[in-house]
Amino acid sequence: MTTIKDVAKHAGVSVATVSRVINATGYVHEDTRRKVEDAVKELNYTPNEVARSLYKRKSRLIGLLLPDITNPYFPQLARGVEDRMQESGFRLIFGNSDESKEKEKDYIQTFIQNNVVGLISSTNDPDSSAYTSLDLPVVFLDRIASDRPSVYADGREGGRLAAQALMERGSKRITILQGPQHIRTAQDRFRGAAELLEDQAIDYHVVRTESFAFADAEKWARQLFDQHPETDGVIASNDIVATAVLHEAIRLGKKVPDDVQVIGFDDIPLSSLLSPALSTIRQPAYDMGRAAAELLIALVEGTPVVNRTIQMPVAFVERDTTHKKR
Amino acid sequence: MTTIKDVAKHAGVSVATVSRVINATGYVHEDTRRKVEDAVKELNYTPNEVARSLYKRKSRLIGLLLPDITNPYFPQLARGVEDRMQESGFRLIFGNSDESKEKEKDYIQTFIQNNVVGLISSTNDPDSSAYTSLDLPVVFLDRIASDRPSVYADGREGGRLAAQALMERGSKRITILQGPQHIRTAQDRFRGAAELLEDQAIDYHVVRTESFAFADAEKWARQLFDQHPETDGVIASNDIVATAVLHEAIRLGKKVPDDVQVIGFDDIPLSSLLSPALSTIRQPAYDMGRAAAELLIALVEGTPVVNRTIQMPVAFVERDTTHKKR
DNA sequence: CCTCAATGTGTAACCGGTTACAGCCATACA
DNA sequence: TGTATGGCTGTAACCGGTTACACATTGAGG
Repeated sequence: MTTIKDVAKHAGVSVATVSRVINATGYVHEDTRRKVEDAVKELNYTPNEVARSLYKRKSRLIGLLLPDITNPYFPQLARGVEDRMQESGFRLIFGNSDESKEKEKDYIQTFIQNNVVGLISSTNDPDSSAYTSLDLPVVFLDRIASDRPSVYADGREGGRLAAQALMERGSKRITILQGPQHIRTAQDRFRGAAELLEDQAIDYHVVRTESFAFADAEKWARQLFDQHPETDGVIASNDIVATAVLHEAIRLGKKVPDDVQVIGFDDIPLSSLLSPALSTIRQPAYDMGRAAAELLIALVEGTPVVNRTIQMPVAFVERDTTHKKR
Repeated sequence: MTTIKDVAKHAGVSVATVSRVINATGYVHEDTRRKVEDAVKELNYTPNEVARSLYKRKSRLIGLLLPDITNPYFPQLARGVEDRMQESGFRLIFGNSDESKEKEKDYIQTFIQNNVVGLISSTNDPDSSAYTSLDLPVVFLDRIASDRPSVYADGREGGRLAAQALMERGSKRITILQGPQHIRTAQDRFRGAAELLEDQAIDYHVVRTESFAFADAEKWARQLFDQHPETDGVIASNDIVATAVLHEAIRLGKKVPDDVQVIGFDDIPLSSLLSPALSTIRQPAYDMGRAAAELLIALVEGTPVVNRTIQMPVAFVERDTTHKKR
C-alpha cells in the first residue's frame, strides 16, 4: 500500500505539502502542486480513510439500520438512501435489526466505534435511550419522532384515502386490519381510516394484527373472514397483509372486487404484479430514502435545515381489487 | 468519547495494561484485571475500531457489492451474508453497482480506503483487473470465477430440470428466454435447458433478452408470443421475466398451464404469491449468502479451506403454472 | 534600506489504539 | 548466595494521515 510518505519522497517534498495538495488547503506553489499530482498519479495513491478518520474523529461513513431488508418495502428505502449518499461521497454501513432492541444497540455501538458521522434508522422506539443519548445526527426513516429529524409518509391521510376509496366504491361493511400496535406509522393509518369511517357513520370492524410477516398475515386473513364473513371491504395494514387477504378471499371463492374489495398500503413492486393487481395507498419509498439521506447530510455538514421532519404525500393507486369508479 | 487513556488513568495503570486486558493478551495480574474491568464498565468504554484498524491495517469490515438491492432476488443474498457476518462480528459496507464497472471500481476503491478485510461481489466480470489486481480475499456470489472463490447455484442443472419438467408435463413447442449474454449464470441455465431439449430432440425456440428488469421483460414477453404463437411451454430466465410472460399470456387469453406452461428461475418471494402461483427452479439464495460469508471469513482468518468454489443445489418447485404430474 | 504581509514549505505533535522491549520483583534451583 | 526464569507492568514507537507552528523568501510600501 502506498502512503503519503511514499508520495512525499517521490515528489521530493514533505508529507505536509502532499496533504495540502490533496486537500486543497493552505498555500502550495503551482510547480510543487504539479510535482505532487504527478507523484500521486504515478504511484496510484489514494489516502487512507482510516488514518484520516482517526485524526479528524469523523469518517465518511453513515450507519443504516432497517428492520429487515428481506421485507420488500425496505430495499426501496435503502436504495434511495444509498443513491443520495453516494452522490455526496458517503458510504453505508448496513444492518438488519429484526426489530430487536438488542441488535439495534449492538449495531449503534459498532457504528460509533467506526466513527460514523450519522445514522438513519427505522426503529420502533425513537425515544429509547439508545437514540436519545446519542450525540450523532440521527434521522428516523419511515418512523416518527416528534421532535427529532424524521422522514415518513402521511399515514393518517393514507388511512383516510383508503377508507374513502372503499366507501365511494360501495363497500358497506368494512374491516380494518389494525397493524402492529407498537409501530406508530401503522397506527396512524389505522386511525385515519377509522376516523373517516366514524365520521361517515359507516359500520366497520377491526382485526388486530401483530406483524407484517406473510406467514402471520395468512392467519389473520383467515380470522378476518371467519369472524366477519359479511365483510365487503378490507383495509389491510400493508401490501403483504393485503396479499394474504386476497389469497384467502380467492380460496373462499369470493370474487374480488365484486364480493369484497381490498386495499393495501405501501405499493411494493409485488402489488402491481398480482392478479387481480392490488389497489393500494402508495408511499414514495425511494424518495423517502433520498429525503432522509439529504436531511442527514445537511445535519452532518451543519447546513441550516428548515424542516427537520418531512412528511411525504401518499396517493391512492387504483388497480383491480377495487371497483372502477363509474 | 472515552479513550483508553481515560480508562488507564481511572484504573491507575498504563494504557498498555488496559490494552492487554481488553484483548486478553500477555500477562495481567488478576487484581489489575479487575481494576481495569471495573474502570471499563464505569466509564462505559469501548475501543475505537478506527485506531485499531489503523495500527493493524485490518478492520472488521467487509465490502458487499450487489447489482441492485431493489431486485427481489438480492435482498435474500444480502440477508444471508449479513447474518453470517454478524455472527462473527463483522460489519458490512454495502453498495449497489447497477452492473456498472465504473461504480464497482469506485466502491472497491473506497472499500480499500476503509481497510475492509474482504469483499463479496456479484459482478458480471470477475476477471476484470479491478478484482484480479486486488490483494484482498474476494468471494464471488451468484457469479462464477473458475479459479477463484465463488458461491453459485447449479444453473446448468437448473436449466435441465426446467426443460425436463416441461417435457414430462407435455409441452411440445418450448421457447426459452435466453437471459443476458454477459451473465454467466444466466447462460448456464440456458445451456442446460437447450442441451436437454436437444438430447430429447424436442423442438424449441430461443428469444434473446438483455436484462432482468420487469419493464424490459414485458417487451420480450410480447415478442415471444408474437414470434412463436404456437409456444406451449416457456422457460424464463428468471422469475421476474416469468411473471411478465405470465401476464402477457393471460392478457392474450391463454390459459396457464393448459395452453402454455411457464417456469421461472430463482424462487423469489413474489413467485408463490402470484396467481396462478409460479412454478420455478429454486436457488437457495439465503443459504448462498451465508455460504459466501462463511467462505470469506475462512479466507480472512486463514482457516484452511477445502472447497473454494461452492455449487449449491437447485430444485424444481411445482406450483400452478405447470400441470400437475399425474 | 527597512518593515511587514503574503506566500511557501518543513518539523513535529496528535488522533487512539497495539506491541516490542526493557525493567522489576519474586520464586526456584544450583 | 547467585542466577535464571516467569510474571507483571510501563515507556515509547508505530500505524497514516492532518495541522499548528516556526521559519524562509519575496515583493510592496514608506
